[in-house]
Amino acid sequence: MEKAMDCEQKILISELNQGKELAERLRKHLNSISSPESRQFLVEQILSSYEKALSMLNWGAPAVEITPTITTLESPCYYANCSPGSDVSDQDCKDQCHKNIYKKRKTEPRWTEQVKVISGTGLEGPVDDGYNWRKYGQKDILGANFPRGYYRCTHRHSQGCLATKQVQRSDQDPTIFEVTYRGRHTCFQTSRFAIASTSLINAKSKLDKEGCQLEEQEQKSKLLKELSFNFTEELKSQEWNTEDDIFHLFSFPETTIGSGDEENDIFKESMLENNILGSLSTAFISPATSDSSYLAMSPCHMNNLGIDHNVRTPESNSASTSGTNSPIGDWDLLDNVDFDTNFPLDNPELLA
DNA sequence: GCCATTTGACCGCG
DNA sequence: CGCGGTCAAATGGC
Repeated sequence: MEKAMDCEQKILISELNQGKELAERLRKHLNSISSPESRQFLVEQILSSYEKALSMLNWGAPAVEITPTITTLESPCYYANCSPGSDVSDQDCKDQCHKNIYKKRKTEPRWTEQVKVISGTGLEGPVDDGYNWRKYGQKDILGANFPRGYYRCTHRHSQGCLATKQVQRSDQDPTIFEVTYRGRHTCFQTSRFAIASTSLINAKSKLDKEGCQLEEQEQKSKLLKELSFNFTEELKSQEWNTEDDIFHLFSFPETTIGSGDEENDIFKESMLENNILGSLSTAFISPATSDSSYLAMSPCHMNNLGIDHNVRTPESNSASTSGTNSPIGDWDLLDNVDFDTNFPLDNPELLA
C-alpha cells in the first residue's frame, strides 16, 4: 500500500517536473525565433502534464468528468490515465477491477473528432487512425439515424490498453463520422509508426546476424539506405505537426544536419544505427513502459488515405488554439531540426 | 483453429 | 424505467 503510494508520488513528482522542464523550454523558445507551432506544442504538453498530475491527485475522489482543454492539436494518447491492467485470474479481483475500471472511466478524458470521409476511397469509415481497434458493440442511439459503434484497442488484453472509441455517423452529413476517444493508448505496437519502426528493427537485427558475409559492409550500407528510405517514406505518410513531434520521439545528438546528399546519407545511417533503433527499441518494443504520455506520438494526426482530419470539434471547453490545425507535411524540416537530447522516455522513475 | 464482427442480453446511471 | 455502454455467445472469414 505504502509502496503503491510512493510509486504514485514519484510519478506525480516526475509529472510536475516534466511540466517545469517544458515550461523552461518554452521560455527559451519565447526568446528565439521558433515557430508558433513549436510554442503551442510546448504549451499543450505543459497543460497535459499538469492535467495528468491533477487527475492523479483526484484519484479515489468522487468521480469528476475531466475534459481535456486541448483537443485541437493533440492526440488522444496524451490525456487518458489508463494504466496497463494486470492479469486477473480470480473472479473477485476481476469484479474489483471491473469496478475500478468503471470508476476510472468516469475520470477519463473524452474528446471528439469529426472525421470526414472522402467518397470514392472505398473506406467505410474512419477506420485507420494509426491504431488497431476491435469492435465490441453497436447500439442504436435515440434520435440518431445511424447506430453508434463501440471500439476498443486490440491490445486491451495483451497490453492492458484501455483506449476506446465510439464512432457515430453524423445525421446531417453522412460522410462525417464523429469519433469520440476515451483513454490513452498504453500499447506501443499498434501505431503505423511503430509497425514501421518494428520492421526496421527486425531488419536491422537480421542484418546484424548476417554480418559475417564478405560483402557485409556493402550490403549493410545498401540495405540501410533502403531502410532509411522506407522509413522516411513511412514518416512522410504521417502528418507531423511540428518538428517537436519528431524531436520528442527520439534522442539525438545536437547536430546540424548538412544539406548535401552524401552527408544526409551518412546522417541517416548513423541515425539508424545509433539513435533511432536504440530509442525505438526502448520506446516501442518494451510494453513495460506503461506510461506513454512521454511518447509524443499523434496517431490522430496521421493523415489517412482519403480521410480528412481537419474537421475537428472539441467536445468540451476546449481552449482551442489557433493556427494549429495546419499540418506541416514538409519532411525537409527534419533536416534542419536541432534534436532534443532528452528523450522523454529516459525517465528512470517511470521505467522502474 | 484463430481472430474479428455481430447482436441480443445485461448492467449502471440519471 | 429508459438509455447508453459493455459483455459474451454465435457467427463468419481467413
